[in-house]
Amino acid sequence: MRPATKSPTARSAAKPRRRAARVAAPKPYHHGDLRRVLIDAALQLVGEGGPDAVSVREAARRAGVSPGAPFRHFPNRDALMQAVAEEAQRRFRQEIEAALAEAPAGDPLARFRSLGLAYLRWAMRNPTHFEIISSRRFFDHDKAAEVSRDNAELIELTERTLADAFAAGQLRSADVKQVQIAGRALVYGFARMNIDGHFPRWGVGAAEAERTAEAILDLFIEGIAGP
Amino acid sequence: MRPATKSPTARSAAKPRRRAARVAAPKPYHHGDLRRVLIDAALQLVGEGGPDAVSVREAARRAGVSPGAPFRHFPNRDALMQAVAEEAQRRFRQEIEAALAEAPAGDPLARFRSLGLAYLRWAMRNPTHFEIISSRRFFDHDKAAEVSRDNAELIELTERTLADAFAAGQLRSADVKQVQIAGRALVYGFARMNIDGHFPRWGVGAAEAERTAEAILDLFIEGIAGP
DNA sequence: TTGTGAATGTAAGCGCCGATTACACGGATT
DNA sequence: AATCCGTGTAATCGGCGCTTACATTCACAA
Repeated sequence: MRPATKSPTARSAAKPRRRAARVAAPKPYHHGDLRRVLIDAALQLVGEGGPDAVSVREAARRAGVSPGAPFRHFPNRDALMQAVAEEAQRRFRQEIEAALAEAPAGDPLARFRSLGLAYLRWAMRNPTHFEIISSRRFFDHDKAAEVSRDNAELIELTERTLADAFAAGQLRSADVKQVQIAGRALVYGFARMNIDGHFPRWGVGAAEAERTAEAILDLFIEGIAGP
Repeated sequence: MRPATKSPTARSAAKPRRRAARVAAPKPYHHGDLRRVLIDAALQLVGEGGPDAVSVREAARRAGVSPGAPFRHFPNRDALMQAVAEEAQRRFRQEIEAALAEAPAGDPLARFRSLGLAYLRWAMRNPTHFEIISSRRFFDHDKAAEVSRDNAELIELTERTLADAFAAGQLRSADVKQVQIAGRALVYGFARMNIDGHFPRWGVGAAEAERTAEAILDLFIEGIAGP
């Protein structure tokens, strides 16, 4: 949207590689894996300036191809954003599962805490990437099967953990579904407040943010824990 | 391609003209109150398609004015969005205060509940307008003094109410600040989950949404309430 | 009443964007 | 070796935010 930085795009003269075929091929007509490179460029753009900062043209520029080239791989900008979201979601899920693998197996509520903490930590450390997977503004979840499935599984995992906690007598309320929604709202709300600039105080040194995140998560868990 | 002057925009505020005898002045060179009309048009656009759907040109089109005209009143698009956000914030705050005026004066925790409920209800019923005041994406809170002040006052009001609740022995935790942040995260999270499409089931009939909102608010309040 | 400057509109145009179309190249299949 | 088709380029379109030059009208003072 914003006037992007001009880039001279220093394109060396495209030469048919008849000679010097081995050393630094100047510019092959066919890009190696343009799709992958475009996603990476877009991911980088998201990281730099948020989802709005992604433009197909800029991604193409960074990939060193013409502005029309990306449309061979993505029918439109939204499709590119979707692919970016899928990549981000994959990383997010990986982090969550890694944290859960280290959590104590016998204590469901502690597992729930680990889950929430991993969620919050990733969201604090990757705010722009979290943003892109969190909202339907930037892509259609219905059409992004992978993101949708990942998300649904994560939600189900949360609910199962809470159900286990209730079965173990660790929850006060029997309405696991509502506890789950409240928990999601809490962590999602905190993550988005961070993204949306509701915590102006902690700028870059996100240590305090993570500490506060942990504190409110514990507050919530104390609130739902049985007597 | 200018569409041959739209309808004369039926100006409500009658302005004394030299020759009143002339009926239906075709198109006055000076618009009555273009600034106001642009804000209304933008508000309508926000309501129709969210903040991204607002374009200065479209607002100008709806106001029946040339594409450059708005820039006499707003230096750029963000400034228009800022004015829109201020209007939305004004309405939001009005709703909150009206609800609080009806809440029982002697029961701080009940007042906190009323506050949260009014917040959630307005957010459910005006999702796009809530969206625009909630995120810094669409305008800079630092430069929107009114929104910022309103918001700060609302936060302070929340914290005061919780402090009263603690003083009355209604809270379990002494850390009012953290309870306040957690509460904000909860309602904000729920509101944004609604906006961001995390509740696909309730589409338009928002009755269930409001019921769920109330339920999780009560769950939270039970959690923070003293024994 | 009339002259004049400020306020506020129009017209035209810049560069960037997403997207489409016609065409060029070259790797893979035969 | 001929050919097909996946994948790139080039050119172009309309929409956008925004700026500049110019036109019109209002408000106020002489």
